[in-house]
Amino acid sequence: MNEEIARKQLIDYINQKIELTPEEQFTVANAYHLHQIKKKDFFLKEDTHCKLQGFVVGGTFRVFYTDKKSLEHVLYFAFKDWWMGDIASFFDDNPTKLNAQAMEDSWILVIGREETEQLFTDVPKLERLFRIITQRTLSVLQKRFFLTVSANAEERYEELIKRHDGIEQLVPQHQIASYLGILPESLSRMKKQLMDRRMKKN
Amino acid sequence: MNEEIARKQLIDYINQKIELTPEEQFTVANAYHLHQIKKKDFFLKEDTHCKLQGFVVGGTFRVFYTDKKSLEHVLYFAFKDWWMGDIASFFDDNPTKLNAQAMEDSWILVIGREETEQLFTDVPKLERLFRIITQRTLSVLQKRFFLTVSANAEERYEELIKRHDGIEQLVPQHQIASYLGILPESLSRMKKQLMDRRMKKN
DNA sequence: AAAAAAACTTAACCCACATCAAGTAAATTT
DNA sequence: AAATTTACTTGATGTGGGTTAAGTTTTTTT
Repeated sequence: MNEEIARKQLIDYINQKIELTPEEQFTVANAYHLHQIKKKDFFLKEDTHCKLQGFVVGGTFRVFYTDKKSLEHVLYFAFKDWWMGDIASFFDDNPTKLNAQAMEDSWILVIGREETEQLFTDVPKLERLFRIITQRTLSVLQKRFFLTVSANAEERYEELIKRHDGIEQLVPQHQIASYLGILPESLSRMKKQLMDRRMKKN
Repeated sequence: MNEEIARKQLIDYINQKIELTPEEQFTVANAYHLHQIKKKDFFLKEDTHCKLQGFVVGGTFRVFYTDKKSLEHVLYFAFKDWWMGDIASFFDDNPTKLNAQAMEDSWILVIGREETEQLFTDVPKLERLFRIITQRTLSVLQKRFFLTVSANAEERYEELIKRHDGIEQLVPQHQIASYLGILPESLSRMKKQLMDRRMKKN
């Protein structure tokens, strides 16, 4: 992976959403810099001021929050072509409460807060793109919130599998439990029950 | 309440966030139309295609979702100077799953989907404003999600009271329960326990 | 390849909140 | 102001998933 290829990937992604002139493409591409994040290293670390936003070029991240009892809660997994970052901390001025840890050696295109503001000034069309991306994200989180409040763990598990088939091959089970908002023990028990029920039916 | 005063209120709100020329202010103001929503009537109704976004000029709304078991879950309460609407349904093309019901006679400035797109074209600065508003909303929802996943009902209740003191005078208790993600019976019992504990201490 | 660490499983017990049921109180409607 | 509806309370009982405490299996490190 090199920076040039990574930037091309970003521009390809953006071209799917809005039209940019070649000059604008150039400006955007050069605002981002490629970072490699080794397995288990962090892109975001809670209580720091790292005001970065990232576009995942390759690899996998888990984005999570640590509560008062030191339990981790996965907000989402980020794969290729996903955006990552803590908006709250990025645009306001408080340290982040989010962690983003690489689950394998990964590459991301990174941009800082100041450069983002400059980029929005240079290429105003991006305001629109990021408005739409944020609205999508908000809409997805709203759905997730309602599912968490109105469905039990089993229903949430089946929804996850349905929506993201193959995730069990990509992500260890205890982190799926964390995403679902239950303990690993509970997910293990639940899967056994599901198996047992399927056995009896056949 | 009349349309002129309502529009002035909207422009005052927008002027706090970004700078608009008098012409732009005029364009924005005239894109919105004043609606009165009588107590118990709906601004958004689930399974309809009403692609409206609203700015609450006066009154109170509860924005909620109905689950498979016909239980209602309050997403938020909207007061004066709040935005309301279902982004997912507004920008994509599916019927909304949200309801927004007036809790007293209320007034909102309303704009449709097409007019919004036109407005963004006429006044591109608004892209930025709405990007920022959406980011704020996302950040608030993220916090709420983590609280729901990591704190018990009592902690969530105390957080709500702390963050929105006086809400118990504005909103009936069973709807606060719905916001907290518990049943009215549970909230009633919880408040009794809190009282009892306070009595013992003194 | 051995040792250590991390991931997963299973089981017994527990608790926060749901469910069900029956009331009282307050607000709306007539 | 009486009737009706809606909101709130209280109690008995149930349960999904948490807690604790063992295991076993897999992966990573040395």
